[in-house]
Amino acid sequence: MTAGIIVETEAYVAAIDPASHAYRGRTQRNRSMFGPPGRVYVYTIYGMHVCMNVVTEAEGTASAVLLRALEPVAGLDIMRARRGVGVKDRDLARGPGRLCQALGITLVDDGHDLLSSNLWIANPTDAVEDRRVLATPRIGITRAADLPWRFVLAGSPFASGRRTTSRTPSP
DNA sequence: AGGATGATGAAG
DNA sequence: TTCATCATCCTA
Repeated sequence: MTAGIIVETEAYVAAIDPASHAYRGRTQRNRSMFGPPGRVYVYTIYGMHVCMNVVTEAEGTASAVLLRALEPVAGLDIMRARRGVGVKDRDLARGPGRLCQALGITLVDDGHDLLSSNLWIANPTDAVEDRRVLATPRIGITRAADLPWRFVLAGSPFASGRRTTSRTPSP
């Protein structure tokens, strides 16, 4: 069993978001995003990695949250077996592709229900104060690159991208 | 039927 | 910074 604390996510809202895979409508790949909420949307990226999303809106409305990084909590030995011996704790699930590899997520998991499968998201044991969550632009996209829809636990060494410690004051 | 493009990662 | 690597989607 593997587990971790989600420390970095990105939101994709098809209706108003050109960066969403579902912006141009339903396709074979993105069909999970149009399904009921609480399921996962898993897809292949760059021909070699997979990324995992949580579907968030009602059936028919495509919207999802990409899980980008975890702070590993349990099963680190299993994660390392999947990711490679010698991989540092910090690198086990830092990045969406690595996260899936560490958890053993594959395309087979696409569409799985988080409420009735062996893959789920637990209630937080400790609430995170809003002030500790930073909103930044999303990573690796070209369209709608300015929207601050990446959410990261401030200062977490387990988050990908540039290390952020504080809110950037708006100009 | 074919070409361009990625919600990345690893190595140098 | 470069490149590996290919499913998916768009255009024709």
